[in-house]
Amino acid sequence: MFKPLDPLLHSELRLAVMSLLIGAESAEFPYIKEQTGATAGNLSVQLDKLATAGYITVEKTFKGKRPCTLCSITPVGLKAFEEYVETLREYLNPSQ
Amino acid sequence: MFKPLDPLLHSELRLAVMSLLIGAESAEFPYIKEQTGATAGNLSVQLDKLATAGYITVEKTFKGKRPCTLCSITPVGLKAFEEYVETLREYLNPSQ
DNA sequence: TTGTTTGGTTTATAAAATAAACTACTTTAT
DNA sequence: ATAAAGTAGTTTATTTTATAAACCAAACAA
Repeated sequence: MFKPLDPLLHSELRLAVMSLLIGAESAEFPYIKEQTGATAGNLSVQLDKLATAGYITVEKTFKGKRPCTLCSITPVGLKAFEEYVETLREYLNPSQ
Repeated sequence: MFKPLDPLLHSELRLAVMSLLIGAESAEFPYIKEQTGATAGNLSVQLDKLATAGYITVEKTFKGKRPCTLCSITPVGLKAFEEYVETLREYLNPSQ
């Protein structure tokens, strides 16, 4: 009856990150940190998990002399997100 | 930007339980167990958490000679569920 | 040149989910 | 009558996950 929810996405912070990245071409670490209100440590860990799963790419570049971590969603990540939303709907609309 | 998700509801099993209970007047432990595919131990723990929060009531009765644990959603639980769904929508529809 | 800020990572701790083991009682088979 | 098997759970232990604290390196500001 209840299909399992992708555990990688069923996490408040990771879901927020994915949500942000869907709306944007890419986003920098400090921006994601600010928008989600996460601590840097937590964000770093969760970005790693998303990247390891292939849901996002994490590109380490420089912005002038400063390091800059740029994140983008991948097609795989987008698909996973859409499937997660679809699955979740079964939980949220008990009528169907 | 992202409102926090009620941690009590942002759990696959507890959400499934709430989803079931919304669609029904009440439900017995074994039925919930079967529908969710949870182990009895896990279900017992999660029902306790929902009951402690006042989201459900757990009534211990008998069905003939056998014990029977009957669960129902409370108005508080229903409200919490609706708020959870509303909050979650912000994560799921990145456009808004 | 010595704080201070930025941009993170690593590691330790707390919380949550899950499973395994156990209790209590009932029904069925012998 | 009694042993075996099933039902209905609870308790406890283990694993996983989330989170925060501590740390590091480079750059900038005084």
